[in-house]
Amino acid sequence: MAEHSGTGPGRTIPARATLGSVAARAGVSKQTVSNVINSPHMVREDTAAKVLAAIDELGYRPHRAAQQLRTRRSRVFALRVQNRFPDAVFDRFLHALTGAAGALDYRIMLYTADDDAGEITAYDELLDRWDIDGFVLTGTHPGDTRTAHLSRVGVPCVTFGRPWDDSGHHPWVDVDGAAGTRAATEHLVRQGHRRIGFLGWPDGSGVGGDRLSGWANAIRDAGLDLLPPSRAVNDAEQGRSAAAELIDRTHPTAIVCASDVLALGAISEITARGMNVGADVAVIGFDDTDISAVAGLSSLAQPLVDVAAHCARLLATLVENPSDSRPEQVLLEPQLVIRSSSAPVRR
Amino acid sequence: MAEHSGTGPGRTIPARATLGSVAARAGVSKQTVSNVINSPHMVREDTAAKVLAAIDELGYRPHRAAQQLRTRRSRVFALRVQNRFPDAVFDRFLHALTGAAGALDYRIMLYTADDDAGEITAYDELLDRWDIDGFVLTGTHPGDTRTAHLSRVGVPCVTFGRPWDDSGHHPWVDVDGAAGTRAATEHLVRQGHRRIGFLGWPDGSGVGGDRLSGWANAIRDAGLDLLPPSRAVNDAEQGRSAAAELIDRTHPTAIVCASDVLALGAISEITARGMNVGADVAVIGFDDTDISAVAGLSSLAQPLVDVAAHCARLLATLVENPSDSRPEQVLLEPQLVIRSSSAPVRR
DNA sequence: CTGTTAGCGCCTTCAT
DNA sequence: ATGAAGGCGCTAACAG
Repeated sequence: MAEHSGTGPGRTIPARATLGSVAARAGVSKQTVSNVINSPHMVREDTAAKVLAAIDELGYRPHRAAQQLRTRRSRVFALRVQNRFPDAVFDRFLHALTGAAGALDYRIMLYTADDDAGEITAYDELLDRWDIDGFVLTGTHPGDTRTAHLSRVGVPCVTFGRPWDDSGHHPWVDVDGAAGTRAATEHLVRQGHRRIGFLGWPDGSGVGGDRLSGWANAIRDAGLDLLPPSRAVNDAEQGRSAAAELIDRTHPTAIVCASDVLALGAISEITARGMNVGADVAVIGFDDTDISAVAGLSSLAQPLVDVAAHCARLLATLVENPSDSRPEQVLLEPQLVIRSSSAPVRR
Repeated sequence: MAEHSGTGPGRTIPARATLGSVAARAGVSKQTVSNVINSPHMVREDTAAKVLAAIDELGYRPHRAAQQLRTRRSRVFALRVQNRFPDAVFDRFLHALTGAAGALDYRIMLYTADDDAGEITAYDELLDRWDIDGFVLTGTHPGDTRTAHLSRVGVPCVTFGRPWDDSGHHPWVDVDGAAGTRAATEHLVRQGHRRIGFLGWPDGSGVGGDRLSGWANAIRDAGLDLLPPSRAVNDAEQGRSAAAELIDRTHPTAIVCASDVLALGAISEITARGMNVGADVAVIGFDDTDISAVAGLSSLAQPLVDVAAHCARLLATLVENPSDSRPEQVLLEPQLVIRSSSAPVRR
């Protein structure tokens, strides 16, 4: 633990470099060093060079806590972790977000909450004690009060997910589920399918309605029969029952599903009936999770790296330009990944 | 943004409470307030009561950056996010860890790195600028240099995963993979199986060898034939080929797998041969991921909540008692979750 | 363009 | 048991 900066034997472990030590080394004042870092335009070139050299030699890095104490900015974004993120894409998003934020020199701090109310309580502590600069919110849903609360206290936030009721004006990034199911449906039409069903979630989830609508509109545009969809909660067993019901009722040759889990339920049912997935009944899932790779399931991949990059960028912009124009909103298209479950219709 | 603490109309929004404002309110000095919080034993009861009342009325919370600037402690643990955590249990671990750390008043901050070298570079910045109190490391592997580095700089760390070569003495928490595959094997033996194969990963992963050994020892203890195992990288297609090879070569009635993904590959192969999973060939996976729930796959659930709680506890202990006795090491048993893929042997 | 002064909120040291 | 002074490292405001 002992540090020494002298010229004793062995390697010299530099004591912590501070603004002051850099200033002394460069023969200028602390303020000038600070200016070189924070307002480089207002310092003469030769002075800057001297200072930068000193910074380099000493391996100086500004101390966050000191900066934060002075500026009330932490360069930290907070993100809630849930035990089960909708669509099981959380870990990939998290990785991308940490990277994207890091590229802008922000860090991600995590918190947990049991529900929206608990989350709002958490904000207070996070803001009061940690000076969190902004929040990345996921899992937006109808009746969501979180963004309204944050906007009331004047704290920047961005949501991964559209606001499903027009609660205020904050920037958001989302994946266009409708475009995804439309692409899936059009792909199936091109494969020769004419009876294309939809296996979705119960009403009221926003995301579910979005994904359903893309299928429905594509069916209408193609002039096909709009087979009444079947619905189940996001569980393979429930999905299997719902698929059974859908098949009995509408005899589809292809099924577009709201999620990979539901799709796997459909696959189980199709297989159990002695039919061939792909050849007899095509299936397309959503989210391109491990499940789809493993099951040969065609699916829609969310562009999570881009989502994360936009989230970080929008939030950083908001933090750094508090009175920026109107909030930007980004809608990205998922990409159809074709596997064996969506073969051409059997002739 | 404007705050006022007067008694004007409307709700009073308290300006930020500080040690000073609490002291004024309670009619004591700042130092006494600090003592009430940090050294309650050395302050008279009535004084403490007064101060606590003031803290409560003002909603005072110590400001982390100020504490940190003074104490060089951040109350933050850092954790690396990888895009693919081994065994796809990362998000559940993360949630549990955030909660467990929060209960001890620590927060989790994330960082990324491309490899071990990049991670070690990241340490420097994290320590220098953020005063990170400790690191939770995952994905330990043979030849891991990270813990040695941290121990050299004297920074507390705990690993989720054993050190696979005896690199130093740090606390760790791990799940006993051998106990898991042993439990799976013994369960199959009780079901009447006599030819129980193993589908594992290629050599050299530590975790893979651990899981294999539990199966092998259980087989020996039961006096059964030790069918030479088959191996594949953690991919369903590879797993399927390896399962085919295993079945052709050893004709097992049950297969213990190193992961759910491999198990799903085995299931595909069994199904494709027109055999029944469970009745003809039983299969047991590892990790109890979404895949197993969806596929009716018996599997071994890792006690991630306990793992996380121990990680947080060990790290906090290390931070708060720098010269504690020898590092504690915790090995937890996974729990066998029985589903339809491990039915009794067909008579 | 550069230097000086002051203070963010807290805790450590010393005095009372 | 309580209070006063000082400083952690940095930057805002002003002076030169």
